Amino acid sequence: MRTSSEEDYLKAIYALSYNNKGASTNALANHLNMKASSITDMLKKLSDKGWVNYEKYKGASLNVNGKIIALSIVRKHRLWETFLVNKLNFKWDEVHEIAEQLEHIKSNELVDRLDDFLGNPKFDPHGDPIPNKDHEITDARKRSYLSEVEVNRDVIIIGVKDSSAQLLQYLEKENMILGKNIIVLEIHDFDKSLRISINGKELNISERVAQNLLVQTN
Amino acid sequence: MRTSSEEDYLKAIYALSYNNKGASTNALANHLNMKASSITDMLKKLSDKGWVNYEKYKGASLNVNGKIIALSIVRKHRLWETFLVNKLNFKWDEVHEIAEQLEHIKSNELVDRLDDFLGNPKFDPHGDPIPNKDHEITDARKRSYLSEVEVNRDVIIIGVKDSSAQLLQYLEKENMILGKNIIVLEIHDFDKSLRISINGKELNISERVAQNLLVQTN
DNA sequence: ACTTATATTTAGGCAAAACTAAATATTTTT
DNA sequence: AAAAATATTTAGTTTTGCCTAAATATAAGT
Repeated sequence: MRTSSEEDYLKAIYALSYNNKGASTNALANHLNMKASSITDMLKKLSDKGWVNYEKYKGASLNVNGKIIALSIVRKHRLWETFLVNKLNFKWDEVHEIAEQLEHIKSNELVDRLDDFLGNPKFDPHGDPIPNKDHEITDARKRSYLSEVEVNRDVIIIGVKDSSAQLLQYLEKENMILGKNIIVLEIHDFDKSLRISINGKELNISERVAQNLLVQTN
Repeated sequence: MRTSSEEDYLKAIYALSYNNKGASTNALANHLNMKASSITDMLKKLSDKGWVNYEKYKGASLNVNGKIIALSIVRKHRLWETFLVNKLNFKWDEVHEIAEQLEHIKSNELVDRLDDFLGNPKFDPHGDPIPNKDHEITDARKRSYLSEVEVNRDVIIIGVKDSSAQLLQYLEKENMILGKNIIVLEIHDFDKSLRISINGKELNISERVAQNLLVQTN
């Protein structure tokens, strides 16, 4: 058995682990809004429980068991977000906090039935892939950030990188919502801002926004 | 703010309070599977927080604020049970434990949207009334236990008193499910067991079962 | 390489929510 | 009404998960 707190740590290590590298104590402390000493304590515990590889002063990484748990939490989080948006009509900037609570509900049966109820979605409302029952992420879509797309490409909005309320509200206001088509008309050299076509209108957006907008390119 | 644990206590006091009487320390300990000393500790705390009237050696009762909280937990519990049964196709004997977890999720918006999504149900799958947004229980149905129904009455199953898995599985096996019609054919004097008609067949059930079967009589 | 800066760990502490064991109240029985 | 039984409270512990402050290790700058 495991606590919600332990699950939060495993998820955080997963989130901070790029290309087989683990997560440092400080990075985790920052991510979880805790003090570094608390992280050290918990990493020892998670290591004892057999979920995490931890060596003093060298940060932590998930082992096979830890990764399975992390992926099952991510799966639950993204399924619940999908439920909240698709069934209860929440907006995508409103669901994160609630999903943070729901992801800790314990019942495999519940998760699998929810998955079926939602039609076994492959992506959540932010465009992030949902791991399947076997903890596999199959991200078939060609994804990139809008800032990396060349002129004249036609893409579809599938998510955001930074899911802050500010950004999501900005996108909402401009009606840049999930599934919308975007054509990149021009990239301004001096500030890398973009002129795009969306909803039949032309619009200028900053590089910053483009860097956070996840699009499907195929 | 309040903890899940505090909510459990408030709900327990609510459940054990009949006709304006409060709940005793031991009754609460029994109900919550805890030691009496733990109850005493928490009752002091809940009293300090202004939710409970507590006097040494005299048990505890909910005050207005405490009752509102308890009813909002009950509301959440019953709405989630309804969701699990009506939308995710769980059976009624499978949902209690999951709902115990879900009832602690914090978001008024979520509860109200869930309520709407379910079509603002007035009763949960066990036949218990669901408090509305304003913490009011409007139990319009004439309800009684099957053991109290006279011969020849035609009633509808709307719930159970004891929602133990054993009972629910027995009912399931006999196909005595929610919404089914029952006619009381005979009440045997010697043991108060009943001969009833259900599903076009005749069946004998014990007084014990009849005492736990909630029916609508009008 | 040495000093400074930063990162991490250790040690000790605190609050929540449970526990056990002992003390005290209340209730019931005789 | 006293004794016995039961209920409740008090006092002191434990575990979890966080904290602060101090110590130590690693990394960076000159």
